[in-house]
Amino acid sequence: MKIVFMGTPEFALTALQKIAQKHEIVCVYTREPQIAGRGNKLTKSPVHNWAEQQGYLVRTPKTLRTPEAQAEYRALNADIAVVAAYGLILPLPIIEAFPKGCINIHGSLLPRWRGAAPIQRAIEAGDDKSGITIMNIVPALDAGDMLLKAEIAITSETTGETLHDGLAELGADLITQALDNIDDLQKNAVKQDEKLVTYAAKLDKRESKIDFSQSAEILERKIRAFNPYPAMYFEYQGERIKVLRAKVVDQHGEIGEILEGEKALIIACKNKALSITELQRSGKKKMTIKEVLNGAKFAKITLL
RNA sequence: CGCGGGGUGGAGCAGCCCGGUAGCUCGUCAGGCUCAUAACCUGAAGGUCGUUAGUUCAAAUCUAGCCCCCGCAA
Repeated sequence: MKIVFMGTPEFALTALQKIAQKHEIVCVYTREPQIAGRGNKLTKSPVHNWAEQQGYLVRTPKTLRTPEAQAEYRALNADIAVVAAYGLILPLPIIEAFPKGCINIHGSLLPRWRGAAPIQRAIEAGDDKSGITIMNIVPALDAGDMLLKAEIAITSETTGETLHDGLAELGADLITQALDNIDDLQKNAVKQDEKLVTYAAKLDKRESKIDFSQSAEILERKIRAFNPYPAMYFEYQGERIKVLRAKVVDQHGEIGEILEGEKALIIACKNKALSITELQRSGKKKMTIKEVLNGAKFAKITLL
């Protein structure tokens, strides 16, 4: 099939690479290069870099609302469009441009976790499973009919990173399956049960500061969900320390109090306490707590 | 030229400001103690101190350039 692919981050790239093995990619749409990173350099998206290297036609329009952009899009005469974490709103003329429609790879088991950050929110909420849903794009946010679904388990070891990577692989598999059977799947498309809808709010850096007045269990999940990005952190003597992994331990103290700072790093929360097992100090790489404590100890102060 | 931290035996750090014997916590190896151990004791191996040039009698330490890693902001 002739496919237009629309996506931007790593998650989308995994799918694109898999699709490209079996189908003709007539054009890749991705977000325009952004000022980003150290040195504020103009940076192309992962999808952009790879697509360009493969010699695909790449387009980075600022918007798809203009008649020109839509005409240019329609002129590609593709069979179908595949969208994965693209980052632009698709107006109706775009959605309806090609005969087999416009389908999306979404990182949750819809209707649960519509929206921007389904992967992290599932872990944060304590869900025991996540997954991929292939669905039709409609003008409303992640509300289209569902074509195909697959689950993946969330365990006590699952982090935002591992789930993201797992879902990227799963999504790539599922989208190729969907493309193979697109006509049948469209006939049997399933509506989402509106009663079960939840929304995955965008990640906000302000929520990544650890609030020790929350319960240790909730914080432990947030730590896992936000690892590696945006990463939960606390301030210790003016330094920002990211917490990448922790476990709940049955110890108690004043909220934010460092109960142990030499043989382990244990900080009291609302109910129990968190034993930090992996962290990253500013300017340093990720380290296990053992590595950190080989070179430094924590004073038994109380964190805010 | 966005702001900032860092590169020292396998790991994490100190030493650098006030140049002159390479230190600490761990790991590894050997031996000892112990019913036993991630515990304890003894000993050992292992480092051209990121790189290049300069200053100096002498540079991990001072000066200049380069390479690499990371945090913040976007």
